[in-house]
Amino acid sequence: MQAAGTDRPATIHDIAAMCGVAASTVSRALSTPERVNIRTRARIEAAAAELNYTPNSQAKALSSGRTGAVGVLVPDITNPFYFDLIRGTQLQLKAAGYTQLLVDTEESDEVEASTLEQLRKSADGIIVAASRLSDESLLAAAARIPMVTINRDVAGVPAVIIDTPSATSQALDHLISLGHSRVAYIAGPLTSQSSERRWAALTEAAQDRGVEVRSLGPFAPKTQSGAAAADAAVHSGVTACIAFNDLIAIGMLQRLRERGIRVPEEMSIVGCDDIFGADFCNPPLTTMASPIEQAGRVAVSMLLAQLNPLAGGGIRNRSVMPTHLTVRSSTASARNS
Amino acid sequence: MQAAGTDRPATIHDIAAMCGVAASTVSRALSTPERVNIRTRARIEAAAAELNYTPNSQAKALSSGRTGAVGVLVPDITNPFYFDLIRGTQLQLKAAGYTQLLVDTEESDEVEASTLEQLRKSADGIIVAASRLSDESLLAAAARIPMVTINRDVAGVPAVIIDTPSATSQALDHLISLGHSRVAYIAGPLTSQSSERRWAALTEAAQDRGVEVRSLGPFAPKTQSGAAAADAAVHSGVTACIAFNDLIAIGMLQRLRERGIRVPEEMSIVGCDDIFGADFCNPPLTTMASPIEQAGRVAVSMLLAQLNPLAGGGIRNRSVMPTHLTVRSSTASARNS
DNA sequence: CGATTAATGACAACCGATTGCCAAGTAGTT
DNA sequence: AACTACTTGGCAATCGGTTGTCATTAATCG
Repeated sequence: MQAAGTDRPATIHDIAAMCGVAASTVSRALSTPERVNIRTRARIEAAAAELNYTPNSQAKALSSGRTGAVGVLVPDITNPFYFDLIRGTQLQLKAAGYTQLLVDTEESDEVEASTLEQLRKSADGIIVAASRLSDESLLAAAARIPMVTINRDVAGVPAVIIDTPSATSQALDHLISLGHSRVAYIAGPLTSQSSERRWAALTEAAQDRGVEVRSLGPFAPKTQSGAAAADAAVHSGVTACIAFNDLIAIGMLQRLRERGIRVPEEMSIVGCDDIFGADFCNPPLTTMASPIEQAGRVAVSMLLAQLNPLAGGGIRNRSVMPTHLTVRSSTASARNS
Repeated sequence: MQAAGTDRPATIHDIAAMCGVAASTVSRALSTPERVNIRTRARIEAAAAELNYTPNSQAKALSSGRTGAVGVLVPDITNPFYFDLIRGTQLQLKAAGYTQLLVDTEESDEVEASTLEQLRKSADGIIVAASRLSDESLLAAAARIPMVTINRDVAGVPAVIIDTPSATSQALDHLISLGHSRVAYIAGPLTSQSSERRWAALTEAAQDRGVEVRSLGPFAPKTQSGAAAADAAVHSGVTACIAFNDLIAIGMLQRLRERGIRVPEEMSIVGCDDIFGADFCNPPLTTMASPIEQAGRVAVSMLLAQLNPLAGGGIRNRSVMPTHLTVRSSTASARNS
């Protein structure tokens, strides 16, 4: 049964007319119930239910200054790494009554910057994954709107860091224990801080252990780049590779298979992120597994803590997510040569 | 160099004050340029540029009734099938100056219905992929807000249909040509119209060709369901399976490997959608490839045609995307038994 | 050169909510 | 009974735009 009347969504004015009170009373009854007589409130709530009232979020945003939306920026929606991240943010945001505005910044700093500017008015806060912006730009943006970054460490900007660097040295130890002594790091984009941090951790660990590592690349974080990466690795004479991420690693697997180079017998491959597909590619990929969905949730929690400072605990401005090595079948003993 | 002044975003009033004109003139200069003196317009545009003005989308939405946003509803964000779809809609929407509101309806008709109701005020139109709602609910919703469905055929609601049914009979022919005569269809969710339509196409084709097909399931469209599906298929004695989608098919591959049943020698598997991963799983999956990203773009075009009826061509209310079989290594001749 | 018409821009109402302010009403206190 | 203190709810301004109405000015034409 629908109430008779127009098809247009009900407003507080409709409710007010129905109950014979002022619109402001309706607004109060719904947002600050304790400031309105309990019987009046009951009448208003009944009328609201009957009219199937839902507040107009635009109007609410305009008058209150809060939009109830949070922007989530990722460099590439089709990268499976972000699947779980997005799901994590989506679930947590919905639970808190926020709407997620998802934007693909196409790995471009310009798109990212203009999106940031636009979102400044239409979102209450922003979560930026794997930002391609400079530290200065990011810091400036964070000063204008509450922000949490993921995998981007800039002083003064709250961040969730997935601790792949420490897993990187685990991966190196794993390879060393298998007898490898010449290892390549397949680098990601130059603008990626994650790639930089991993390489730094790797060179340091290599020095400690007395093995040789070299960096190849940079390569775009896509499976298609895997072919070039594989060729470069073979040419460089290493027996094992640690790839910037699973996409590249999977691409390498495909290329090596095409070239008849057996994995792991002739070349060991370690990926990063444990994305969808890492467990069923051929061979299944040894990789550094990250709690990605959880990272998304934590980022949302940190952002909401900024938005509603009253509610409970203090603001954490840095959260490090542990990462561990998951060994599958793409790594094995170095061949005797 | 930033203009001196407050940190608050500039409004048309700031521009008006700067140029010594009324706010409405500024509004007209920016939205109906031909109704304003060209010199005044130039001054206003210069001022807007200098103040780094961006219109407040909330205010715009409130007064004009248009939000500039389009809702995109998918049942499961982490299903790779939707990533290409989402990318297609995102690109096309951005090109047209719209914002995408992405919502994961969690395969739930209730979440879908309430999202639809909420979006009615905060979006100009909606794209619903693989709806779980009843025909009636969908039709009622479409009467309230411009809508395009994807893979859901309801009279009166514009739709983009990915023509997997016809590919299904191609797949059956492929299997028949390999000598298979006992084939199972691994069904998707009961509420999925796609699954229903594929099964209908399959039974019809089977009858024409005089082979036996049976339906197993329903199974949830996730890799985890593949184990149960694989066991059911083995138990039923078929030599080939056509799966509802690639996720299930990949899950089956994994399970069959665990059980030591060789694919394709002992069991042939055909997937559907050609998602990320179908080409590098083990063995690479024979599957029905769909132009998913294109489907997303087409859906957006159809929706925009509804929103702006003036611009050019008439409104198509149904668009069928062709699909074809991509043969890889998960299908082969039936073993002699 | 005067009149008709079109171009231009200012004013103000409006979209649907929030919120500060104040008046009316109620209860409790002495 | 008078007074204070608190509760309740209405009025009106406000957010930042859009848009209808109308007066003014400029251009075109006879």
